[in-house]
Amino acid sequence: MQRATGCQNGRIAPPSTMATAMPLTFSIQQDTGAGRRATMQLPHGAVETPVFMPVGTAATVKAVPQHLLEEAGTQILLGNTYHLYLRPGHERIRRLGGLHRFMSWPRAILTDSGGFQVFSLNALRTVSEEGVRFRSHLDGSAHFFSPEHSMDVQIALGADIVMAFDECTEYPATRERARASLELTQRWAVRSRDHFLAHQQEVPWYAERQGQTQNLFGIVQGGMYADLRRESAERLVELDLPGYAMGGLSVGEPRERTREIIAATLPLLPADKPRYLMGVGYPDEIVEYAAMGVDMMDCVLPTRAARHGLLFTSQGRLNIKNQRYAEDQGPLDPECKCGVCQRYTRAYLRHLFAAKEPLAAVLHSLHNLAFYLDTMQSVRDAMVLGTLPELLERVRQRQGGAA
RNA sequence: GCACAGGUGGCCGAGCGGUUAAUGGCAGCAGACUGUAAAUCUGCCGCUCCUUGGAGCUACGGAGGUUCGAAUCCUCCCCUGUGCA
Repeated sequence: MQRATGCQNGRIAPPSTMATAMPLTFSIQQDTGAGRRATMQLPHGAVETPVFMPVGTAATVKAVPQHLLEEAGTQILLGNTYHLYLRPGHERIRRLGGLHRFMSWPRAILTDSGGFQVFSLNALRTVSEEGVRFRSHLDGSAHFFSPEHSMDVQIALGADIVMAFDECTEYPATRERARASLELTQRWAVRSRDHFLAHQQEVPWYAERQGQTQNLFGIVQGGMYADLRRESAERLVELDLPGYAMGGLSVGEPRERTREIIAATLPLLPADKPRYLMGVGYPDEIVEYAAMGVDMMDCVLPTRAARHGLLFTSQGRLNIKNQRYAEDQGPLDPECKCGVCQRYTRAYLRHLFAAKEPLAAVLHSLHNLAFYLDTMQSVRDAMVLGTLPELLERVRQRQGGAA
């Protein structure tokens, strides 16, 4: 992987002992004023942004093998700290050379910190200043996650980008609750950074990639309160991290609120660093947010929906289990170039789903992922051509109804 | 032929005098899914009619009977399984 010669604006202020640390570079190719195109250079390769990142929680994007992910154009994958810590264990992954080698994924990886589990494992955890006590969803055993521990696990996994340990604020949340949550997330971000900087040379590939390091991103919280979001962003930016994320969105709030919070937060994040919107969204959403200036997004939706029979197409959403497709010999999406659409009929895909054949999950996930990845590619292309507004309009219209 | 055991809504299978259009499961139909406790979850699922709610009709192998009231009890018949002839 060649290194881009772009600016070093993502550099972390290095502690005295870490003068050689070399984090990501983020080279902006084009800023349209409404969305921008850039190349993000990471230890495991370059990523063209805006980018959609498939979620591979347990060292696998459910139902899709790595070679097909590459073929579909995946540039960077997500992994999850909490899940990999529980199974197979981060120390085991470290002994096996890190997550990239373990799962045979040569391209970039980002690991989430476990912060989302603070939110979703609601019934199985207790939050304190020190960290979060979890009960394993696998066997009920007790575990403790602190910012420091999350960093240790993420360093052992060795992703290119690691996330600060945060508390994903629930919705709805009162102003007091959102403030307390933001404050905790901020204190945890400082602890995450300090621990990360002190241990970043322990990453499994440190020796073979001389001087390159992982990149710690901070996460903005603040619930649905624009001023709290502002405060969270401003204080987080003081930590001078190589990238920033917006968390706690798409947790049940109306779409308009999501849009407002993104619009209010984006301008406060450094323009020369990647901005990551966590856990989003539907096809029209990812286009819209990219057009607002978001560089990175991830979402389980394409893969989860695929496993449940919901397919995203250029004509809108399509529920493959519907009776109407039982003898439909057409392709899933006539405009899609993916291998699934090139080869199989809707009738066949419906049959696989109805018969509960595992291949249904494979083919459906592959298509939905290809659709998302292609959608992002078309966003990048539209920026070059200056046709992003038209693309956005088209996507908005088509994602409303059924195919 | 005799003796047991059975015949319940598309299928399997509860119920064994009223609160039963009849528990469950499957199949079927539709919906949901946004930093993955998710190959998960939700709704509908005899027929007809009116607006939610309801009204009417038809239903537990068949025909009779007992009872205020039967899928549930009795009689006969038909059918299935197992055992004995």
